[in-house]
Amino acid sequence: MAGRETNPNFMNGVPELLILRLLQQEEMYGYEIVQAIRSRTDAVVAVGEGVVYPVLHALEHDGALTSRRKTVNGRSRIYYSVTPAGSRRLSELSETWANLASAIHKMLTGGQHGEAIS
Amino acid sequence: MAGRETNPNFMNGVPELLILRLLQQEEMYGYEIVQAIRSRTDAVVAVGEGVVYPVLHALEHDGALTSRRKTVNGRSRIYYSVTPAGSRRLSELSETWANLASAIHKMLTGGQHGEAIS
DNA sequence: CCATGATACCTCGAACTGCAAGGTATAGAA
DNA sequence: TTCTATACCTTGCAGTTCGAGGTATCATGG
Repeated sequence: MAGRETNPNFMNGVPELLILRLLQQEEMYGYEIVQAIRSRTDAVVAVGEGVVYPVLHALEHDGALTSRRKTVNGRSRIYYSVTPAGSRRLSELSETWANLASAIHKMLTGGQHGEAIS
Repeated sequence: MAGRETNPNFMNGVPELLILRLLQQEEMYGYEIVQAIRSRTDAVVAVGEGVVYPVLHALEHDGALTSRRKTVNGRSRIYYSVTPAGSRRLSELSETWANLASAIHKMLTGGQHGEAIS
């Protein structure tokens, strides 16, 4: 929340959005997230570990996520969950994305200028 | 130009896409494009001149656009039109965008994991 | 006649994101 | 024991976009 409002770039934050969305449905760990995004989008979106881990850390630092260690099969994993603040963040990002996608879609499919819907 | 297939940032190229789309519908000049994008998207997307002019020059350099000077009301304008190559480029970018938007939409609205559509 | 604002072009440096590539470490299979 | 998969992490690079600035013309108003 306090964090950063530095960036008016309209296209960014998609990895963050997808990660929050996944974690809201289900507690997950970094390595798993990388594969989940790849598989659920049929590799249309493929964010690597170099993207996911920094995002997880930043989100946790901002209080949008909490983590807990868990050892499974002798493997140490860090599971992340969405906090209420993270849930709000997800809502904001979702809406921003929806607006953007809608605006672009209109431009790509719409007619000349302000179409008269008669 | 022909070579691609690297794994470039999956989110970029939207200004290029919108510019090509506008120009395919209608010959336009830079300053006009800036305002057209802003007004047709209700300012959801607002690319500045610092984005538009370099993109126009790059596209022309790549053979995707042609330009012609025209003086209107004593004002010199540079009108751009889409070439066949530019038209192909637009098709590619459109499809890429459609795939991306669709994949993200599924992730945002879909249920847990890969549900079988029986 | 000059100041201001809109039009119309342009470029540069900064900022940001996302990516590939590398590094560590454990577990299980070959 | 070596290789692959799992699981974590950081760093430097590359490519985009943004903001701020610069030039010049035209119309309007004081």
